[in-house]
Amino acid sequence: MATHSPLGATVFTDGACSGNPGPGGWAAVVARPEGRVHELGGFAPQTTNNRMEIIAAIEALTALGTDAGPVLLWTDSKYVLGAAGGWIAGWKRRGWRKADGIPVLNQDLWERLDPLLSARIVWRYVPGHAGNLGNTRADEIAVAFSKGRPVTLYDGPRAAYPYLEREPPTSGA
Amino acid sequence: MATHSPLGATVFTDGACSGNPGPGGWAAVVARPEGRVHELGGFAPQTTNNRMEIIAAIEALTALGTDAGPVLLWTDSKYVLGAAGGWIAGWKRRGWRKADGIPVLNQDLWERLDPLLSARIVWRYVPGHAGNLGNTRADEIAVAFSKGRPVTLYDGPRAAYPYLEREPPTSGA
RNA sequence: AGACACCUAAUGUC
DNA sequence: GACATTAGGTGTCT
Repeated sequence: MATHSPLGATVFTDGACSGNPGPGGWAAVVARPEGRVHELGGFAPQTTNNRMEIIAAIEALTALGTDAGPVLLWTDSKYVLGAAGGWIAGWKRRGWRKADGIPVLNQDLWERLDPLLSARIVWRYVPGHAGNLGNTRADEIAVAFSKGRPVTLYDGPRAAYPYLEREPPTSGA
Repeated sequence: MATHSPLGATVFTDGACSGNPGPGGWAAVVARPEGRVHELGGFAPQTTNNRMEIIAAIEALTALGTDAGPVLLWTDSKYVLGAAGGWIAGWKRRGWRKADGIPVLNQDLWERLDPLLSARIVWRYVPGHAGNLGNTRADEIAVAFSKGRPVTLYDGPRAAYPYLEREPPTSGA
């Protein structure tokens, strides 16, 4: 299965956090079906790795817009994947409590992600640090933001973008 | 209150189970009043965490012998603690049924533990994974057995044994 | 409803 | 080698 769907958008997201908790960064590589790619990123002075992973997904989907076509979103966070894949629905049913009755963490972010969810988004796992180009590039941007290092965010034609040619090594659940 | 009684034996027991149910291990650190310490451990290919916790206590008390002096037995299992502390007596009275009438589980093990019980044994709770040395060492041995990893079981003088000097951080019910 | 224990998985770091 | 961020579950009793 290809890294991107020719009829929809392809997205790679990642989060980073020096120290965890500590200063964090998030990143998204967004390839639109019209043939343009742009990279997004951001910083938070005090956060957690998981919050950065969630924000990366929120920002990517927000940038694409709710009325966009199909989206193939790759992340290495089983936390985000599980939430999007059904946990959020269960948490809402239980009043934002986990299975053990303790309140879910990061509810504020899940309530921002929830209205962005839809069947047109296909959520896919990509293993971190396994050589996948899109994930590696997103990691690079997120880490740069988390450390206050400069990064140049690409915004241009897909034909000239070097991080979307290969497939992820695996695509487990 | 000290981790050991100078006039009796001190024991730390623990159980582990990869997967739960799955392959399990049990362990006991037995410090005899004569000044020797020996470590015990064992494996079961398919079991539960609670069965391993019970077996650890059975094996420790069996090794000490029924005619030994006072025993201070530390465990992190409220299940074992409750059973030894009176549940077994109630179950026997009710024909090995719980309060709701459903048969008690692990009856085979409780019937092995029952004849080892006596007033000379003081059962004490030690919280798991809270830094207590004896509990941590028992955990290490039990996990090693459960995963088939090699462990060297100590058998020697107490003066040279490094896992019995400090007190448990708490000793609630 | 409560309690203790045993895990499973991914990521982020040091 | 260690720890933190987060979720899912089973084993068992009161």
